[in-house]
Amino acid sequence: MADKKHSHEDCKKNILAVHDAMDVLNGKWTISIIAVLCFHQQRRFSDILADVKGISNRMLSKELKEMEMHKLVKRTVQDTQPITVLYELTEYGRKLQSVINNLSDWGHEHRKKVMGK
Amino acid sequence: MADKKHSHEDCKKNILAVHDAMDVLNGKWTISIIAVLCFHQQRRFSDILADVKGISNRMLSKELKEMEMHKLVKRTVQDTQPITVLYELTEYGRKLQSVINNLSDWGHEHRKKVMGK
DNA sequence: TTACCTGGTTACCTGAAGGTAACCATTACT
DNA sequence: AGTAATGGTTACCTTCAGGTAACCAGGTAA
Repeated sequence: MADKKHSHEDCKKNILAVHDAMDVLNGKWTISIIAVLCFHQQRRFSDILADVKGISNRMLSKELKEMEMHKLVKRTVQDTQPITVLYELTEYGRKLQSVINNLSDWGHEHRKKVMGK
Repeated sequence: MADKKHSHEDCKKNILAVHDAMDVLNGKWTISIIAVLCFHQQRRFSDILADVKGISNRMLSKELKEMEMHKLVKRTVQDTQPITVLYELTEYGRKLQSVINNLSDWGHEHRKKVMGK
């Protein structure tokens, strides 16, 4: 990785790869949820519900299930008084770390540009 | 940028930043179009139409307009025989380069994992 | 004058993504 | 018996993003 070549074939492959990535990362909330799990390594259902502004428990449940299917997150049930469920990124999901960091940096700049100025 | 701090406040800010970024980058085709413009610096309308598999001219037109409004892309009309229109990323849009590269890398891995194995 | 190329626009319609809100199972406290 | 907290599920409904397909306008050229 790192160095991008510039043959026509490589362009196509890269464009396709981005498309493939977005197939998994679509959905209104997916990226935001991954971001939450990037910045807090472990997080409970109700925590994520609070972190991601505007999401409903229904949608959070749905998205987490789908992300679990895609092997992006791991679900762990803890046998506490009222049951608690921990979500965390899998090793695979953690590879999106740099995507999220870059998005975060860009988002900060974007916010400055839109709000400030 | 680069080093992420870990106070509660910073988490919130980062999560918010990612959310802000996604506000602009939502839409089924946005990221794919940006990818095309990352990998070919300049591209005509009909080229992008061919590069992004499945998109219709209507949607491409809409998305490009929106991206222009958001100052992500620049539109240049060339006074050729049948008119040609060039699209390219603005300096601002080019800052998404690393996001796209990371997504491309991840997409390649993802494809291997899903297809291969 | 018919047809083709460009880069779109317009009207119309549909499906699925997502919202709302009520409900559920378990345990525990009072 | 009632209530609270956990982490969901279910049913129902609505919106709008996006698809399809036809059309447009300027220029070319046979």
